[in-house]
Amino acid sequence: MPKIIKDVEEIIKKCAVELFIDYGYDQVDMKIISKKSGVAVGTLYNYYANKKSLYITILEESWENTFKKLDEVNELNISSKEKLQRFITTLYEDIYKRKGLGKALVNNLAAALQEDETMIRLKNSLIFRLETLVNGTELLINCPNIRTRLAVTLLTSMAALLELYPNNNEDNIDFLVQLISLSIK
Amino acid sequence: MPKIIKDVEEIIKKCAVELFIDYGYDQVDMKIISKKSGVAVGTLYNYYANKKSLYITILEESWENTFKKLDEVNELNISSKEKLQRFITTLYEDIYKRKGLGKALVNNLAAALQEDETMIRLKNSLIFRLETLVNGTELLINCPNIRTRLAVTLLTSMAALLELYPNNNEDNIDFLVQLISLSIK
Amino acid sequence: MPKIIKDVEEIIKKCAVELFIDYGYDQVDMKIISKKSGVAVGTLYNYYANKKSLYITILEESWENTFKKLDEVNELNISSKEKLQRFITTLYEDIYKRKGLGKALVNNLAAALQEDETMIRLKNSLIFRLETLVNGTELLINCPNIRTRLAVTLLTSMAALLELYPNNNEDNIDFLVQLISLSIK
Amino acid sequence: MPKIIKDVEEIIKKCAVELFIDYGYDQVDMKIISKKSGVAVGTLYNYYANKKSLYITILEESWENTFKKLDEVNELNISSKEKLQRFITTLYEDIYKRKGLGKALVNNLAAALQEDETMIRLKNSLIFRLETLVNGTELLINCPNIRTRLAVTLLTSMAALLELYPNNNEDNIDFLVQLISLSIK
DNA sequence: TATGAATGAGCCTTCATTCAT
DNA sequence: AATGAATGAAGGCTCATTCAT
Repeated sequence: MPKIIKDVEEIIKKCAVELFIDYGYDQVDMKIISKKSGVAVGTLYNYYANKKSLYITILEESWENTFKKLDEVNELNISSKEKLQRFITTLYEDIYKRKGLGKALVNNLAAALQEDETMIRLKNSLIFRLETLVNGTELLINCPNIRTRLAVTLLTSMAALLELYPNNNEDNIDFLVQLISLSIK
Repeated sequence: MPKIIKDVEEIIKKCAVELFIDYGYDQVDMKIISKKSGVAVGTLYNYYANKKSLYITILEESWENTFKKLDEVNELNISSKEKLQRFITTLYEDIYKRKGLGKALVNNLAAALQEDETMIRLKNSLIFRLETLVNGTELLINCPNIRTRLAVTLLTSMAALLELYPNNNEDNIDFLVQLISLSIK
Repeated sequence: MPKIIKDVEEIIKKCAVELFIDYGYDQVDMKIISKKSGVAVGTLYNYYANKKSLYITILEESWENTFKKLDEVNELNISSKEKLQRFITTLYEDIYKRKGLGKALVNNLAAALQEDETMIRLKNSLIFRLETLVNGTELLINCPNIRTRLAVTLLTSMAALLELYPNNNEDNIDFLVQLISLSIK
Repeated sequence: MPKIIKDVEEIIKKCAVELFIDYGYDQVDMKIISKKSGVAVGTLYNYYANKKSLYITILEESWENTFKKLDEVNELNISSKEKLQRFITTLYEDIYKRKGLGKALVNNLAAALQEDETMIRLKNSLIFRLETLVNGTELLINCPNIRTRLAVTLLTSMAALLELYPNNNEDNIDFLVQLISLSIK
């Protein structure tokens, strides 16, 4: 029998995020989301056309939020060195919080999500922001599309370090900053 | 009717590798492997406890093979600069050939395989070899476990570039060599 | 917020009829009826116990309307030959207009509706009127319940021809008139 | 745990036929077929791609069988009057046995099956045979496609009478034979 | 030892119906 | 009286694994 739930959509998202973060797209089924959120399965489909759409929505919101933060950092009137530091820290922390959800974008985890338009757009959007980080600088690596390559390196490396040394955030960030710095004159 | 098959195990592996390379763990089912190999589904289970085990075995052999090549490069009596070049090229080419199978180790693709002991051991083994690459050198990045971190960066970056610019192998390799070189005094 | 709707029942029926005509019982769901009519789903249930009941009501009214027309034709003071022609034309046109709704009665389309009392009553009512068409005539077929059998033949044949040659209404009617005429002395 | 079943396909078909005959396409689900046949759901899908395919196969076999009988009658060296009698009787009896399955073809019952290629082919095939019944005769009804129209009339009328007077097979057949006879010079 | 049919839990999704507001 | 979000049973289909032959 129907009960009135406040902020269902928020509850669904909150629970689904946690599950997707912990277990990844494939391991999470709609029934578990329903159970965890206390919302009937059918209700999930009142808010999202299907499982994929729910996931993508969550992923999108999550990253758009990060993008906003990154853009704010980018517009700060600080030295480029400090900007680098802040930028990487901001990105790192958000990916850290999002675990699987963060990795899903950086690597291409679930087959069902590959080639999804929003995924691709998000990824490009992220790389674009990472590129701006080294825009206007002179680079010491000589190679076509060097800024994109550097951006991708930063990104994937970050995701990997996060997994490798999940308790050494500071060292991880430090490493990344130095790595990028080395390639800038 | 049972037929006697020579080198069943080899046949299974050969076919399964190709399938896993092309489609990834989740997209390949035991029936397809059976069909492609001409070996009955039940027979697959005579040689491998389950799908995961089959996959892991393949992954292992595939990487052990790469390890051997890398070790050979490592023992060559050449300049460290050239060694770096050869090492990265060798690794790159093997990951390139193995597509999904290569990425599976670098990133943690299939959820079902995460936390698998062999996966972890393999990954560590790979990182270990990458570490040797910069062993004996003085590094310009100051950070604990710097060699491991660099190794991981090289590895994940390689996998990402392979996907981003699948037709620019030379540029990709070039970039990676320069990137690592920059961090060495 | 509740809104006061005039003639809610009429609106519901009007919209539901159109939908049932176009898509048939199974293909129409309560949500679509709600959307098309601008009446909330819950409100539908204030007027009709369930989907089936809504459908049956519509079917009933629709056919009662046809019955009235047929009765009018029947009471006309015209030659029995012309009456036959008018009768068949009237029935044909109404079934034609109602598409799925018409066929639903003639054949037993939706499984959910079979053995429904009203359906059966309506069908009998329809057959009864068709029987009157040949009442008072002498028939050339010798068989028990011949008038009922002839009525049923006329009816189902009509529905079938309507589907087989949807653009040859005249020919269809012509055929049916001749068919029945042949069995009358 | 798998058990060895003999003639699974036959068992499946036999059970499915009975269910489809009694309850129709929509009312029968794969689980019920599984239960009735003692065959696991998954096994059903080893033999038929999906529910529709199972149904169509059954329908097809069932009707092809009838077609064979009808063709045999057609080739008999008997008077056309007797042929008519035998033909109608044969068809009637087969539809009688098949109840819902027979009607499914004559009328277009399940929405999911409409526009199915095999269904259409079968129906045309049936009508074609019915047309041959009056081929070579001179007809008293003047109308385009008269033979097809007559065939359809015979068919639908038969299905309807079968339902109306399920216990008066002889009378039903008698009626149909007379009906068709009347339209032949 | 090889076979492959049989298994059935599990997944996504639909939709008639209910009821708190 | 009107609302429409919430409900959850039900249905089609998949696929790793088992085991009688």
